Amino acid sequence: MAITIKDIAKAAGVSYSTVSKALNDSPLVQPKTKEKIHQVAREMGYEPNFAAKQLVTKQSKTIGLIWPTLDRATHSTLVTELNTEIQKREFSMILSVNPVQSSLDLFKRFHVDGVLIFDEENNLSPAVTAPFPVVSYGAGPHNSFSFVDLHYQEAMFQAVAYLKELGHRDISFIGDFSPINLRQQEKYRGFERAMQHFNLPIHKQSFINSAGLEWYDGYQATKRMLRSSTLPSAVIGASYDISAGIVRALRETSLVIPKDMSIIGYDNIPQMATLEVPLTSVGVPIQAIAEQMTSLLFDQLEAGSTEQLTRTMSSVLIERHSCARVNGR
Amino acid sequence: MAITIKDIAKAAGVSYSTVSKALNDSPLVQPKTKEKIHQVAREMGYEPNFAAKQLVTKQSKTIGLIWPTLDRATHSTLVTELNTEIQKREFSMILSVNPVQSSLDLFKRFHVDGVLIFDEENNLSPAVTAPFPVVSYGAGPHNSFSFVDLHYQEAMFQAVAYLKELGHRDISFIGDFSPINLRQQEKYRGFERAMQHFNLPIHKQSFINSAGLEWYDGYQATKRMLRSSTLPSAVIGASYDISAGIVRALRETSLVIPKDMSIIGYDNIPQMATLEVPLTSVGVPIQAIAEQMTSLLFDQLEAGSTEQLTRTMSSVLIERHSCARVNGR
DNA sequence: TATTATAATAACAACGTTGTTATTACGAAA
DNA sequence: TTTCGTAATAACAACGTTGTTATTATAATA
Repeated sequence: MAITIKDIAKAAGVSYSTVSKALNDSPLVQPKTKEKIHQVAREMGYEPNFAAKQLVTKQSKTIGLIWPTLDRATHSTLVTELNTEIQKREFSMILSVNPVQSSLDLFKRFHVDGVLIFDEENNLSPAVTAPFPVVSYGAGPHNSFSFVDLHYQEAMFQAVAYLKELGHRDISFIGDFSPINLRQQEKYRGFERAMQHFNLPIHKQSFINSAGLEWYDGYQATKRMLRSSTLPSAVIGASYDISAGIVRALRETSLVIPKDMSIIGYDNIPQMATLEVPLTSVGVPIQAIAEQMTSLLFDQLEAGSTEQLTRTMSSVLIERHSCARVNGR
Repeated sequence: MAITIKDIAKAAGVSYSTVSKALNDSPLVQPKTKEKIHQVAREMGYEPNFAAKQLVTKQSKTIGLIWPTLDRATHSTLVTELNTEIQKREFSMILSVNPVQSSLDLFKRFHVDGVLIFDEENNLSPAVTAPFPVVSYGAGPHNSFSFVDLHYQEAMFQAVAYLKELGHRDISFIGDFSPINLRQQEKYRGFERAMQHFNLPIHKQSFINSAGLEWYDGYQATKRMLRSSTLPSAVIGASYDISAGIVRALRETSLVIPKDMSIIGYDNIPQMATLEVPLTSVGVPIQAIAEQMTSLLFDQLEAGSTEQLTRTMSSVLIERHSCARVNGR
């Protein structure tokens, strides 16, 4: 049987309510007594009973994470980061890999304090509600939950501006044009608008549909592009995985990055630096996203509010070694 | 405020202890009353309070999963499968991506009922113990926990036997020879022994060290192999990711699989079928591993035992389209 | 010195369950 | 008709906390 506050009370010669207060660092108990109780608790190896605590405080100290698709590299990193953030706050994380709606039901049963969603498709009905704050991230207010706005368009502006600065005019965007994925659409539109804004030429070759988010999709799209007669001097990959595929395809055709072609990838995750060619990238750093999502959620928890909030995050451009001035360095 | 059994009791005109018994399907309450109580509970949208239940039963209905490395494809699949198994049993899963020891400490605080580990490195001190059953999987009894023995050697026997049957004699094994990874070592030894057993030639080219488990490691190892003058007629990839790299490297050199070279991959996960070439594979199917791990854990839970148990699982060979009879179609 | 304010601690109810014990009602046996 | 056994239900303690209220000891005030 585990040690309880009553055992500590007996050992320390005080009442158990005093122990409770002492361990919660209440000002209602004398510093001396407090210290002694802490001492005894430590010696006895006391571990608080979460169930009891939860029963009376109605806080489960648990955050649910909904993660319907397990396979994107960005996501693995984000999960790890979120887990770190959550543990920093002495909460724990419970994971569901089921569809959003059923995950929400599950989490309701578990009385989680809050929920983090990342759902690539964002195909939630706006009617979905939950008895706890929910934070997601991505492209826009697609539902009633709070979210961290990643401002994909801004990232694309950054990328295009940077490439133009280096003298590039013919730039292609390689990404997934799926109509159900809002995030990908935003990247597309951001690229399109940036090209217009900077007065750069747009033609069919400017947009290359990978029709998927796996590295192989990017690989094949690039291969297809390379078969055409006129080639851009730079490409933008819409995600880490797609960019990995682009790099692969380029190298196979013995095009040297960045001499023969520059490339910028979306997604600021550490893995960008460990690709075959360290990739210059744009996007909100994944760790910052994790921090922002978590702090938004905990702010709502503290405020006891379920209203929808938005926090916008700025994209950053990190220079590595995949871009060069046009016509030789 | 949520509905409790007391609310139901009032509404149904019985005592709350009767409600508790009725909802737990106790034989101590009349079928008629039982039915009425269930009815009322349903109407009122009753959700049991886990904290209260846990407080009295000392069961958290939660399984901890330790998953220190988030990036291997096999692992993502296994997590999903395990999650499914656990939910089938009305338990929930809590995830830790921290090192084993600190995860165990975390789970102790949370009073989980049991723990599932998958730790590629298996570098646990044998002294590590836990107050709940722990199940891991892999190569052997490297610590005091129960585990599901995957019999890697048998899988390699299967692969070699199958290739020999097809007329192959020169077979290479491409895998990670890291001395700290027991599983990889078992695959290596299994291959070596199988080759000896079937009287097939062994030379330096038979063992190719990918020095890593990423697809790119397999890719580079294969490239290296392809530079040598004599080539095997078949290769065995030690994991899904490595095999993906092998396929990639082979295709780049315009070697046709399986006409020019046969390949068998270890790991029986669905993704094997969706590689560029659907791969014939050996290994215990991932879903079976998940089932076995879960059922072993729950058996121990029910028996209330923490003693170390082992369950051995047999590898299966799944034919797809990456192997051909030697010399010809 | 007697009274009052205050600081420290103790006592206890409450949270929502489960499981054990007590009470009731009713039919069977004396 | 009275007593007994039994089936059904009610009552209640317990789980380990927190937070509110009650009690004590001590110091400050009249």
